[in-house]
Amino acid sequence: MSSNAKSSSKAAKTRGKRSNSVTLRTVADHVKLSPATISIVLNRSPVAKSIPAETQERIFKAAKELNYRPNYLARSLRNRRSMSVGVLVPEVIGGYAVGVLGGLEEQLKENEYFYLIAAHGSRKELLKKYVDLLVDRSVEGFVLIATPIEEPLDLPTVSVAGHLPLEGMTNVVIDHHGAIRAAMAHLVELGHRDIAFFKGHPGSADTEERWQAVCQAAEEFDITIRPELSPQLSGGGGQTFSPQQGYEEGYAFGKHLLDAGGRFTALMAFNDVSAIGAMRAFLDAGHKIPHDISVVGFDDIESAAFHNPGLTTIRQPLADMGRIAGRTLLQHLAGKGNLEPFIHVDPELVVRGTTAPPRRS
Amino acid sequence: MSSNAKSSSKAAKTRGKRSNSVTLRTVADHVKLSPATISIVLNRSPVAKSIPAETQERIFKAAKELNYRPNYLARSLRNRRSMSVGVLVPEVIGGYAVGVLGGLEEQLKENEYFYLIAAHGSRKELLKKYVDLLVDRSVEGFVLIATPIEEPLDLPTVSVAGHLPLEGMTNVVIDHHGAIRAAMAHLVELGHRDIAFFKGHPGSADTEERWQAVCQAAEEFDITIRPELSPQLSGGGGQTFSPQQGYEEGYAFGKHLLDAGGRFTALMAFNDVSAIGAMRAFLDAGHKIPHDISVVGFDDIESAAFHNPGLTTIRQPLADMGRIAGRTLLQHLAGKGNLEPFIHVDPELVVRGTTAPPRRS
DNA sequence: CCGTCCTGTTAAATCGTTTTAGCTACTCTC
DNA sequence: GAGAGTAGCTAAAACGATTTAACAGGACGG
Repeated sequence: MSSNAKSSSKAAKTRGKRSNSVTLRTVADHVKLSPATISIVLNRSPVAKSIPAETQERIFKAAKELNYRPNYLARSLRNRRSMSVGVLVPEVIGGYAVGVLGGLEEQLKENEYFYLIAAHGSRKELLKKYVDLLVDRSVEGFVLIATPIEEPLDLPTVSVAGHLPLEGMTNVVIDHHGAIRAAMAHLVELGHRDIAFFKGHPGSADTEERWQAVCQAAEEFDITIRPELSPQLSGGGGQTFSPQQGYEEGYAFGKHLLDAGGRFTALMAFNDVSAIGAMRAFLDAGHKIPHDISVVGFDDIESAAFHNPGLTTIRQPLADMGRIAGRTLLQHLAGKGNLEPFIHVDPELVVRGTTAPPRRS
Repeated sequence: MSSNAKSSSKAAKTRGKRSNSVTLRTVADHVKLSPATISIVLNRSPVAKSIPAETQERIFKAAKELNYRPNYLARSLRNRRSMSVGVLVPEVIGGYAVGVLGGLEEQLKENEYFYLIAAHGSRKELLKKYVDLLVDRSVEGFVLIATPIEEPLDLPTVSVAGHLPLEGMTNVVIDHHGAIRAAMAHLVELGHRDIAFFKGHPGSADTEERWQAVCQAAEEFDITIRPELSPQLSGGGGQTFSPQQGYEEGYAFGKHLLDAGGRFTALMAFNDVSAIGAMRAFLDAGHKIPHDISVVGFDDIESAAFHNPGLTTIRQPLADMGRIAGRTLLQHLAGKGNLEPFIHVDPELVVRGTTAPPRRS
């Protein structure tokens, strides 16, 4: 153990020149065969079947002894496979993208793929530029996270959340209808009839679909949607929009709801961040949550469970969505699997402390 | 506009074969010169000075017209520069790493570098494996985020936060002493004398240094540190430790402080997550924050400002730290700048709603 | 004994760049 | 008019892998 550590630390010191420089040639010379043979054997190419097992053994052993590691660049150049995909996100920070990245990374890693990530800050010209940069880097495909584009890219693409479906790419989407239905059922079951809503910001495709889901569920449960209790978030109007601003907008709109004077016993927010902002407004105005007003969020961000009280919300399985995006893209790349335009994942209602029966009036 | 869109959408359909396949050769043939000349001119190599301006013009124009884009793999193979660095993080999720990534990305992008990221889940054998994998990918250097390693890697390395300094690499660290001093000065100024502390989990190097800072500041301000009011977080004991568990541990220790019965009017937590957990415990027990107990966190995570009340905390400039890490690593790679073992960044006390003068008893 | 078919292996082309050494055709210089 | 110098360009060798066509040598059938 200690001798091991020593030797490897010595190796580290020896590094002087950067290159390990054990090439295919090195191995070939070592076993007195040609690089071609080595390559064939090491890659288990079908041609290798005519090479006697004993020789193959020798080759594998030599490769291991010399610690041969194929040069990624050379191999990719020749094979025209970079084993990498590009990921486009609005911002690296912000919870949503990161949740997806976790799952994506896991999935890609299993298949020896890596990803290159570029944050475009929702600016069109940057987005275009980064697409080109990534294509130049020979990525084999793209994963878009909450990134709307206008026309298909020239490479296989899987899009996760937040933009209009486009032909030629797979879209991973959640079942907004099911989610909203479950949340509304929960509220109705508790006895709520007067519900306020935050509608999402324009530009995100989730907004439209989720709002339709709200309308449909409302009809189903015979709930009246009152416009004065259903403001639409602005989301910064396409500009870079930090989570902080999201909280603040929720706060402002929460206040607004109270001031409007309409009677409501529950709020279904577009997302957790606006829900949390609104909660602050309600609390500041002296209302008790959940007894005076129940609140339901959407997303289940990390801190959702630890606000006071814990936020009842609809969990988006972000990591799963990332995993699915990864898997699907890899399938495209492998030529397997026909490109479905949509893949649905199931959200889940997580009931915590912000929902309760309304106070009898 | 519309014709533009049309033509490019046509291009997308034409893609049949993956390759754009405008190579150096293509350009060379087009202007009836050799690839060598094109390369020299396009790269503004010093040798190009003997090539007449008029010819150079022709070449540049042809390259633009044909939309020539150099093949990254071929170029990197030849130049032995991959223009990428490896990033090692415990988990992609969790706020801390992501904050740093944002700044890092920005800095690298400016220099046409990308990064490959690998999450090792704090498992040693995985860490080792991913280092190898990234080296195989020809990364030119490493950025470690909150990732302790035992001996220097064979490539230039910059480490951000959370591990023991190691010779041969640059460590980006915050000034714990200044930060803690400022926070404690704030509390003392408000009138607090009885302060509880959460000590960080063992294993993180931040723990030791921050604790020393606490001791030193306490001495300076003549504050007594009472062991029964200074529990040490466990942090999952080196296992994967989700933020959720962090909150819960804070909650448990908050309760514990109350039960212990020692008198204290303020808590300085090791980080925001544990602070928020403790706040919940205090609130649940009927205490008012900040009037009964003041709370100071550390980190300034995204949601810190929007808890109720907003958390007073010490902001780590994570994005800056990422930027610095990126810049420093690139300097190493360019051979400029001598490798300093430490770079200090300044944390900043952010006063919000969880600190106030103690209630007169 | 000749053609055919294996078996085991390799030379050489290829991927698309960059770089070095050198070539041609001038112009100067003495 | 020979030698030197320059301007303008290119051939060819890298970089390190993969793959295809082919070759040597033996077996075997007719």
